[in-house]
Amino acid sequence: MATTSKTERIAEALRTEIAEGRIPPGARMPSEPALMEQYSAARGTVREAMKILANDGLVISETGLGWLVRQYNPLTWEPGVFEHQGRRRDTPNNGQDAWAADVIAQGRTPSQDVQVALVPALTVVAERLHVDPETTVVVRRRLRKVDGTPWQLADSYYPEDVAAGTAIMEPGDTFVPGGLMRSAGHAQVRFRDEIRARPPTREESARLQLPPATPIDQHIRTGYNEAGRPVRVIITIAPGDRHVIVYDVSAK
Amino acid sequence: MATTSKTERIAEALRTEIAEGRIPPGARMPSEPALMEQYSAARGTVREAMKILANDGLVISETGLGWLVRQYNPLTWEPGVFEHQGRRRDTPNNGQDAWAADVIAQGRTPSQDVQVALVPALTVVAERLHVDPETTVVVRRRLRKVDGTPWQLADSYYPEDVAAGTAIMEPGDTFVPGGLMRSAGHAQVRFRDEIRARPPTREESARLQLPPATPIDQHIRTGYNEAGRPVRVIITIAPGDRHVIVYDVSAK
DNA sequence: AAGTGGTCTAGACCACTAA
DNA sequence: TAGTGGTCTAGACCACTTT
Repeated sequence: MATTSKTERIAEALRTEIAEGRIPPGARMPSEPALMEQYSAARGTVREAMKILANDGLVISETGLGWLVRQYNPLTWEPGVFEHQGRRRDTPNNGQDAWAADVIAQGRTPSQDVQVALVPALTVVAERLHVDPETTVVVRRRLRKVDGTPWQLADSYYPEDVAAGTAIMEPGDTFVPGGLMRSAGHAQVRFRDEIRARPPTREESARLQLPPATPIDQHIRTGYNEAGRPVRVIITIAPGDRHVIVYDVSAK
Repeated sequence: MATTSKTERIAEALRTEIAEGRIPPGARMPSEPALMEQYSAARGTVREAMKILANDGLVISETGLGWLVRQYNPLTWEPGVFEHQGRRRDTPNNGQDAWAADVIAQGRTPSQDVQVALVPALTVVAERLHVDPETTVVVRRRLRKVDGTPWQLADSYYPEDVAAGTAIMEPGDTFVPGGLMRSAGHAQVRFRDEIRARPPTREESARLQLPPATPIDQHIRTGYNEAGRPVRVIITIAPGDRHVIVYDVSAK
């Protein structure tokens, strides 16, 4: 027998209403007092049910307004190799990087804040760059926005000797034709990408202004030069409600 | 000023204890009555704080036992093209498919339940196979397990004419050297992979026995034959607490 | 001003796990 | 049997949004 608590029954009934489109995306759910009346339940029980739906990503609450049915409009993001050659297959890029060109091609407006810093390497970075933990590395932190709203975090980590004295160290939204790495004499010939879904940390949630219960994809790209040395690690935090990550793989 | 409700303050204090290792993975959190005493809070408030931690994937409750600090042991999953040629780079495969060989290489024991059915195409499948919605397609549903515990769902969809009369239609854990598709005369030369993080549906959560607040990666692979026709769509549900998806990308 | 959700308290009864 | 979390109730005060 399935566990059918009153909470579960209320959640299930509302889930059905949403799934069958009787309460369309963007619309308001019945108010809590209305649901208490309808299901003869205490307020805590009704709220419990709403929180289940919120955790399933179906609804979100706006204080003073009510519970709203969530809607999703993810953009595609194709982390192909072209991005790291400073160009892109189909679209010309006039002073933007590959990500920005990609967003423009989908009819949206990109922007990004860039900060550069010297920091001790975290374990996850140190392992991939083959340096000791706590070794000083250069990080370029980017907060990327689409139409003015936060979209993804992309932090690039470089060994100090790779970045020193190059355009990598310049803050702001630098664009270097041919690519930052190529201009620094460290063209990458191979990448290893690792992707994992997890809940966001508090900080990620705040910086990306995520609604509650929005999972993120952590995308880690390690780039290697001709000599097989790892010269860059990019950690991208891509919220699931605004990203579809795409790979085009050829068997040739 | 940050919103510092009592609930948030309790959650933050406990989060710190976990982060700094004072309560190690697998260990029990203080009991609810103990926390009520420590923070002079009602039980509801303490439970609210614990649910925040649970949604962040930090703790999980076991009835009658207490709240435990969660731990993660993800396996890597590399959806390379070799898998679809019925072979794999480094490992020999003696009667197993690429996924099973991959798991064995990581020192674990794979198994899978396979079911074959004829079903009307869902929108997501119909769009990618270039058929009308509701057209009948063949689906091979696989529940893959590692060491006996559910690991991922992998459902493969084929146009009826592609699958008819081939080994694809055989239920059970069929292994065909050279690959099911190749043997059916539909070798794939290109793949398009789409990845998106989202909360699991009720059904996915149940089939995979997921702890609460475990996000999943939905991995959709569309395979094309030499003529450019889509001949297979695989939808894989990969729980974030047990998967790292890996791509090896060459710039050559 | 009226209606919405956010937070907090106090108490009750239940099912499950352990000793 | 004692201790744990799971569920449910009833009531209170607050901040925020809309009319």
